[in-house]
Amino acid sequence: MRVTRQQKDAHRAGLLNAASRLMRAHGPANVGVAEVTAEAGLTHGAFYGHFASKDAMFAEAVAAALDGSVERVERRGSPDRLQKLVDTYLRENHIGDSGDGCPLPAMGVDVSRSGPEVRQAFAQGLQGYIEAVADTEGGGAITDEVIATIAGLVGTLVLARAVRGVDDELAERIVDAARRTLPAQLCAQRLSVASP
Amino acid sequence: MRVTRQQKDAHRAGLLNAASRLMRAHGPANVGVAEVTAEAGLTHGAFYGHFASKDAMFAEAVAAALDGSVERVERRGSPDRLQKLVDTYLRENHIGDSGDGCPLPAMGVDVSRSGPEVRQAFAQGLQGYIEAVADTEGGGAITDEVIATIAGLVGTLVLARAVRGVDDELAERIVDAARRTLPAQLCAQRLSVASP
DNA sequence: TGTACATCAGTGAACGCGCGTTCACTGATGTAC
DNA sequence: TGTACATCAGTGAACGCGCGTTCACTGATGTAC
Repeated sequence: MRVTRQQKDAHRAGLLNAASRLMRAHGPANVGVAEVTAEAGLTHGAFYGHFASKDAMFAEAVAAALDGSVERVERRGSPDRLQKLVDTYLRENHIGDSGDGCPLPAMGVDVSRSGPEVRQAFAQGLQGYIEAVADTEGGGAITDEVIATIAGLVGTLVLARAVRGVDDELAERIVDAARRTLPAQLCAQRLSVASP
Repeated sequence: MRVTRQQKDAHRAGLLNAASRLMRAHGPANVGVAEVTAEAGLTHGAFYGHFASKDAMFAEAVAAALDGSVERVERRGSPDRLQKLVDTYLRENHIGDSGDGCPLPAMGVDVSRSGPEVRQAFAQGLQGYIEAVADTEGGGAITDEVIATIAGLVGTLVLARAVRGVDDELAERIVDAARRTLPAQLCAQRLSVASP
C-alpha cells in the first residue's frame, strides 16, 4: 500500500486541512482521529505515520489555519484602511459554520485549554496575523486600534455564533454593533485623563 | 442515605456551581460527570437524581453562570459610565484561571457547538446581561456602544488567554489595547458616510 | 532500460481506558397514626 | 410526643461504547545493479 512521495505529502496536507476545518467547527475535543482521517480519505491507522499524537496535530492545524489567515489578509492587497478589514472579516466569517472561518474565534478558547505546543503555535500565528493586518491595512504600525479591532471582531463572532438559531435577531444586532463601532478608536475620555 | 430536603437543594446548587466553574475552565467536553460530582462532594450515581443528562446540566450551568454575572453587574451600583465596566471587567476577569470569570468568553464557543437548550439558555442570559449593563452603566439604552464594548471585552479575553504563558507580553499588549480603546465609540468615518 | 529486492505508507484488528448512563441496594428522612 | 412504615437521595458496581494508540501485515514504490 505504499504511495508516491508526493501522495504522502498530499495526504499529510489533506489531514491538516481536514483537522483544521473539523476542529474549528466542533472543537478538538469533539473531533476524533478516525473522523479526521476518514475526511481525508484514509483510515485511522495512517494517522500516526504523519503525526506523533492528536495533540501534536492540533498544534500543526492551528499553525496552518493561522498561516492561511495571514495569506488571505496579504492577498487582499493594500487597501490601507483598517475599516476594510472589518468589512471583509464580517462578510467572510459567516455566523454559521465556523469551519471555514477565521481560526481566532473558532479555536482561541480551545487553545487556551491546551498545552504549550498548541499555545506556542497560536501565539506565533497571532503575532503574524497582527503584523499582516498592520502592514496591509493599518498603515504599518501595530497600534492599539489594530489589536483592539481584531479583538472586537473575535468577540463579535463568538457571541453572535453562540446565539445563532435561537435568537437570530440578537446575533444580527451584535454584528451590526461591530459594523458601526469598528475599527476601534482610542478612547477620548481616557486620553484626556492620560494627557490633561 | 436519604438526606434533608434542604441538603438535597444544597447538593444541587453545589453540582451546578462545580459544573459552572469546571466547564468554564476546561470546557464541557473535557469535564466528566464524575469530576463534577466529586467536586461537589458526591458520587457519580447521584448525578441523575438532579439532572436528566450531562447536556441538560450544562444548559443549567450556563444559565446560572450568566445569572451570576448579571447580579454582579447590578450589585456594583450605578456608576452610570460604561467605562466603569471596562475597568472592573478587565480587573476581575484575570487572564489566567477562567473558572471564576465571566462566562461569555469562557463558554461562548462551547455554547455555539451545543444543542438548542444550551443556546437558548445562553441567549436569554446574554440578553439579560446586556440589559443589566445598559441599565446600570450605559444610561439605560441598549446602544451599539454597550454591545460592542461587551464584544470587545470578550474577544480581548479570548485572545489574551490563548497566548498566556507562552507570550505574556502579547497577552498584556492585547489587554492594554482594550483598556485604551474601550468603551467602543461609533465609528466617525462610517457616520459621515451614513449621514453626509 | 530491465530486473530483484529493500523500503515504507497505508490497512484494519486489537488494546486498554475513561466516558455517560443504569440500576439494585442502603439507610436516613418524612409521614401517618 | 412516640412509634412503624413508606419514601427516596445517595452509593457503587456494572453496562456498552467510542476514544487514542499500537502493531503485524500488505503491496506498491524507490533503488541498486
